[in-house]
Amino acid sequence: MASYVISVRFVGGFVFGAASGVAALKLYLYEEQKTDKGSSIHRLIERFGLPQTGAESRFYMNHVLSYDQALRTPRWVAEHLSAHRLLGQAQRKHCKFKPDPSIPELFTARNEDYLRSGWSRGHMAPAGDNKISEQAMAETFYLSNIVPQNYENNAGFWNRLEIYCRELTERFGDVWVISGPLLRPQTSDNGSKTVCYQLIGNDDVAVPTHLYKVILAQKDSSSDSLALGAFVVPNAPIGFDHPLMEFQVSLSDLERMSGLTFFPAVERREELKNLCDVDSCQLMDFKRFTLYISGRKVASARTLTRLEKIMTELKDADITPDEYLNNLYLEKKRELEEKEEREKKPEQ
DNA sequence: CGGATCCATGAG
DNA sequence: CTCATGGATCCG
Repeated sequence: MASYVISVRFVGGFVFGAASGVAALKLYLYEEQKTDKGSSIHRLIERFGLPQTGAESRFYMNHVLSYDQALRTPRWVAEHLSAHRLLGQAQRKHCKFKPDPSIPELFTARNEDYLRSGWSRGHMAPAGDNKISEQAMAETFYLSNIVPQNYENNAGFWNRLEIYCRELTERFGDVWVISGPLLRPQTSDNGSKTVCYQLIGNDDVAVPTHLYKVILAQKDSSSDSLALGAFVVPNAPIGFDHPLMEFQVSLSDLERMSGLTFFPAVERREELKNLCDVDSCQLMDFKRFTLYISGRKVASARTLTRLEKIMTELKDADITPDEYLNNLYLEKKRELEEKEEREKKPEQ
């Protein structure tokens, strides 16, 4: 039922995009056309239409994206974060990766392209930003929102960057994030540059060399002061010894790399503050991150043996649980003891 | 029997 | 949180 609403909205956007493209060309040709209404180029447009890129903006419940039909990945994915939007009970275990039904069959990526490819399916708009709605979260699992991502990067550095974006909502009323893939060139000894990237699966999904993220943050709606940070991260494992700021680039550098103009409605860009001047730009360190991950594992444990194993591994890593994790653990332990006791006596 | 799907397990 | 994988299960 909800997907019906979405598809109608999408079709509306598509029609609008195509119509505005034709309008722009007509405008461009206008001076010449004034004297020649029936010119051959005009007749060509009318009769056969112009090539379409499929790059128009696609709107989903909690994110917007532009798709690259040649690479089978998004070009950019935009989302809005705020504290209350991050609350909710939506669970990713109810979600499945699947082709985006709004992408033409010829240009879509499929799960088989990724499976056993050596690359993981990395969200651009993260599932964890959509706990407010099952439907919104489910839509982030469309492969239009996914790029082939190095596994360690996805679960590690990129994950921590996404968590940092969520933490920003504790200090900023509104946070806008745009994420996407990049195909960056390598420079050889003689100075020539070459772009090289892998294609995976029968659908030739392009594996990006890098991922970018642009973060725009506003303290509150009464102030017009904006802070922006742009980051370019290699699609490879990145350890805890690399701080986020190592990957910061200027907005114009990222725009030159990506061919995109971000936040075009923001005038007076020179007045944008550097996010890393007004905020820490510090990702979780190893200890805090491990505690956080353990908390998530404890919460999802299904058996007592699994639960104990999580805590043992934490001790073996020489990390002492904090109060939050201990309470989480004790609560889960009681829950599982009760559950396993119940299952022991199914006859009664 | 092949294929789709669900579920439990495990790793960073 | 971020994921993958293998086995059980179900179905045409």
